[in-house]
Amino acid sequence: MHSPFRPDYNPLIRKLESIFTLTADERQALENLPMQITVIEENQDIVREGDRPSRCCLILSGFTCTYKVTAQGKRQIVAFNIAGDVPDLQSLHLKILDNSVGTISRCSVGFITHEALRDICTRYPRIAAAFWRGTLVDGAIFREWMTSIGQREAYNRLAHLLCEMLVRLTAVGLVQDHSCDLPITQSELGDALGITTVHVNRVLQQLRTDGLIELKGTRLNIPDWEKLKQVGEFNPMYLHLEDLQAVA
Amino acid sequence: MHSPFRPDYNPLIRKLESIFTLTADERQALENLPMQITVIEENQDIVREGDRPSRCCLILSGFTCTYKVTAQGKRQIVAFNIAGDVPDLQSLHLKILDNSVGTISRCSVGFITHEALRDICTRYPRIAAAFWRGTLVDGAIFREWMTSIGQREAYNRLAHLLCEMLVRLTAVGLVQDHSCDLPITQSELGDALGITTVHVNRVLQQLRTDGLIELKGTRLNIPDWEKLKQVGEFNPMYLHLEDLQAVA
DNA sequence: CGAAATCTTGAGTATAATCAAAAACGGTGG
DNA sequence: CCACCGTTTTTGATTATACTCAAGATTTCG
Repeated sequence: MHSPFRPDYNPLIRKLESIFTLTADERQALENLPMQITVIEENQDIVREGDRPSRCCLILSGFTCTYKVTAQGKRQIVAFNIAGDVPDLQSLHLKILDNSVGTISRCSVGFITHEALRDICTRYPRIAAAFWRGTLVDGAIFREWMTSIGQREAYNRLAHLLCEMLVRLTAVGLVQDHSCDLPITQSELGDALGITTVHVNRVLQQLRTDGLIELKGTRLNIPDWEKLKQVGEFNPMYLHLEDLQAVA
Repeated sequence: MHSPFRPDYNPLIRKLESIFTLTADERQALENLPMQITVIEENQDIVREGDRPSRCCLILSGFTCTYKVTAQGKRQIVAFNIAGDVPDLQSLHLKILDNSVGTISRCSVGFITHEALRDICTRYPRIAAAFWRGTLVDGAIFREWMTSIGQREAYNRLAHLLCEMLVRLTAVGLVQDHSCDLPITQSELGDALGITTVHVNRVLQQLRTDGLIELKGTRLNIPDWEKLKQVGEFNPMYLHLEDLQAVA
């Protein structure tokens, strides 16, 4: 579908194209967006709470998480970030970061200066609107997670999270035959769901014995997507994907 | 401080003025922003999940909440909205609403068409940026709530929420002498905190006997602000208020 | 192969849920 | 002003989901 001559196709452009058709000018501006590309090993912080960044990070490959740590030292993962995400885009308008972003797996990350982002937003209002839209979708995902953590039991909560990851990974082309790479440890799942590692383990086993998932190492397979969606009470509407039927 | 000749001072203008100094033009445009003002009784939905609104609502007075309902019929309140908030501003960029907004108390609400909002955003980029910023702060509050629900125990969680409400109400001038009107029922607090009404009641009593709060009817008083902040592990940084020392 | 990280299992405990009902409150109307 | 109604708050007893602590098994990777 995308040009086979661009193996390192910029996932940001892909994401914007899923929202609206880019003009040649817009596309050119995005391709010329200066970006410092870096590989970061797993379990490294990219930015930390309290930072005053002068650039944003675009995830090109790998998994990162957005998290906060309470005064008591407990970690809440508030988002998993995948290719095409800009987890700290908010720093463009909010000086001080109120959360950290760290890698879960080895990642390729592109750093884009605020200056370059402001420039492209000024010159291309539709791109600015798409960025704004992206942060609003992030907010929608936060609301859904909050609902899951506050109101669903661990079993359904975990099913819901797996549904979401599968749909989002599908949208960026990282799912084949209901299977994907999911390099997230049970400890990280626990920090995202607000339950302990031990409990994640028990609930995962229940999902496995119920035939809803197969998870070995970092490989996730979904043998019964309909059932998983049902258990997770999953309605992908909140992801605000334009091309929903293609992924869910 | 504000002109005594404008008793119904628009809280949106007040909010934007707390972020940056409005030019005469910007101020004029905001004052001329066409707005249909309506009074809505308590416990009424303003917008519902699934709606495709063509306008946004600005809370002029009273309390509303943003909420979602799970397939099992459980409600998660993901935000309390007060004067100056535009709880459905996201509908400007996301066609379908993924949450409902309902009144908690009787409210005065101003409806502003998307058209009018788009127009003012196009003509005044700083106002557009301020709106974007506002939705980003909402996201920051979602993250903090998620952290609270996922990682803090009910006692600290409730203290944290009360701290946040007090600071936000202070920022819009609704707190005097550590006291404010808080017309939120224990049932609503429970739906926001992810605990049952019964448990809210027991935890509230603990906070009372510990001398951290006084809450009778809709009147909240904070006799020991420092202690409440400590128990709630409250750091107002995530609210991204420009004038923090004035309120916290 | 060996060390570190991750996953798994078990037993006992605690925070919070559930169920049920009584008390208090707020507003209304006679 | 008081009786009455629905709502909200409070209390008690029991139960359950999930936590803690601890240790063993498995996997990963150098």
